[in-house]
Amino acid sequence: MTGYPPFAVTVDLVVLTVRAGDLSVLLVRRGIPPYEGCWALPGGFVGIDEDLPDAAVRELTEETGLAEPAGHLEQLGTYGKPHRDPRGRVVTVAWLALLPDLAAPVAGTDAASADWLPVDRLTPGQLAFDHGRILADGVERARAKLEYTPLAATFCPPEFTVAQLRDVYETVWGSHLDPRNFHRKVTGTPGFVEPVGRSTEGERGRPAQLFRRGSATLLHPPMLRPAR
Amino acid sequence: MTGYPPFAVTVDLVVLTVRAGDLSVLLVRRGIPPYEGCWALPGGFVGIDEDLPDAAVRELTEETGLAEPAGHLEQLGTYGKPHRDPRGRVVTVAWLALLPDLAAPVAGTDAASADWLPVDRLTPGQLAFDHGRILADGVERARAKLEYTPLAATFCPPEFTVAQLRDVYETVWGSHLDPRNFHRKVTGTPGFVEPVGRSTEGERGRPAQLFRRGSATLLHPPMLRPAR
DNA sequence: CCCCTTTGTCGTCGAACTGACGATAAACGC
DNA sequence: GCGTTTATCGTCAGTTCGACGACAAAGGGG
Repeated sequence: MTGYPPFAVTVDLVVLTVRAGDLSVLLVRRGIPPYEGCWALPGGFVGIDEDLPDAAVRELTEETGLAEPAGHLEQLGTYGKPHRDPRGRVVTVAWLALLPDLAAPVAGTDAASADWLPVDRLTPGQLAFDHGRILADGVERARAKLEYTPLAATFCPPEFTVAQLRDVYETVWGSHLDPRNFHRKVTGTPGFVEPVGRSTEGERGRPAQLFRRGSATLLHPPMLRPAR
Repeated sequence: MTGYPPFAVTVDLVVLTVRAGDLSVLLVRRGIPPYEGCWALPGGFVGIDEDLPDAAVRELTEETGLAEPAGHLEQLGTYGKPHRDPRGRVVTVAWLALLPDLAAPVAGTDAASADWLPVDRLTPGQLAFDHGRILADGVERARAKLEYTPLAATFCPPEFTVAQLRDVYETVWGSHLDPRNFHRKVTGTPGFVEPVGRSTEGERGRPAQLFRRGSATLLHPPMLRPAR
C-alpha cells in the first residue's frame, strides 16, 4: 500500500426539496478558507473506517437534523480534478438526496449557517470549488428521474393529493402539465400511488383524494417531459 | 490537509463488447496477491496529478491497445467499502466502456494475461475484490442505456446494417426482437442512424443497406425492452 | 339560498406508437 | 429456373398521449 499517492476523500450532498414554488438546494456558508463566505454543498471527509453510503447518511443527518427514512439518497458521481481544492488532492463522492419540505430545521453546526436556495437563482460559479457543476449534474439527474421513477413523491409529505404531486413535477421541470391528463396518468400507472381512502378538508375547491407512495420502483411507461 | 485520513484511489474498467454472440467483458488474470490467479477488472491507481477521466482513458488504452475515439466511456460509480481491498483503504472509481469487437489485441502488460469473458458465464464471487458487483452494475447500466440512447451502435463497426444493430440488442438483452418492427423503429427514429448509401455485398440473402451512427444523443421515444 | 369561483375527476376524440404478422424484393447455390 | 436466405415495406388492432369538454363538490358573497 505504501508508496501509492495519498488522497483525501470527501462526500458532498446535493439535497433538493420543493418549497414555496421553487426547486431548492441546501447550501452552507463556509466559515473558513478556502472560499470563506461562499455558499457550498454540505459535506465532509470520509472516516478511514467508514463506508461511503454511511458517510453520506451521516452528513445528511448532521446537516438537516433528520433521520434517514424520509426521502431518497443515491450516489451521483465522483469529482476529482487535481486542483479542485487548493488544500490538496481531494476526491469527492457526490450524493443526491430528495426530501419533503417538512424537513430541515437546518442547524448550523460548525459555525456555518445553512439555508435553502432556489436553484434557478444561482449563477454558475457562485458556489465554492466545483460545486456549481455538481449541483447542475444533480438537478439534471433529479429532472430525469422524475420521468421514469415515482421519486416525485419523495418531495411530498407521506400523504398527498394528485395536485400536490403535479405541483412537484411542474416546479422541478419548470413546465405546465394538464391536470386531467396528469390525473389519468398517475392513477392509471400501477404502483405509482395508492389511495388512502380519505380526502382533504377545508381547502379551496372540491376536496381531493389523499394518496400514499405506491410500491413501484419504475414507471412503465414513463412520464415524459413536454417537448422543449 | 494533513491530519485527514489518507486513501488510495483507483480506477476500474468495465469494458464490454459483443463478440461471437455473447456480451463479453475484458478481464485480466491477477499475477500478484491478493486474489492471485483470479480474474479481475482492469484498472490501476490514479496519479497524484491525474484527472479521473484521464486515468480511465489511460487504463483503457493501456489495456486494449486502442486509441480513445472508438467507443464510449462514462463513469459508472464509486465503490469504497472499508475492507474491499485487504491491502488498505482503497476507493475505486468504476467506469463503463462500450467498444466494437474489431478491438482488443489485449496485450498482457504486467505479467498478467487478459481475455474477453462472456458475462453470462461468470458466477458472482468469481471475480477479485468487489468486482462481481461492479460488473453487475455495469451490465445493468449498459442494458438500460440501450433503451433510451443510440449507444448500441458503439458496439458496431463504423458502418453496419440494421441486422447487426439488432443483433447487438438481442445479445445484450438476451431476448428476441422482431426484425420488421426493429427496422421500422431504427430507421424511423430521427438521428438514430444515417444511411451511408452503399450496401453489403457477398453476404447471404438480400444485400442490406449500410448505416452510420446518427447525431442523436437520446432516443425519442425510447426502444423498450420486451416485457419480462 | 342561489350563483359564482375554485379545484378535482371522468370522458371523448384523433394522432402517434407498438406488437403481430403477411407480402414482396434481391441476393445466392444448385 | 427454383428454393433458401435475408432485407424491407405494409397492414391492422390495441395502447397511450395531448387537447379539451363536461360535470362534481366544496366555499364565499350577495
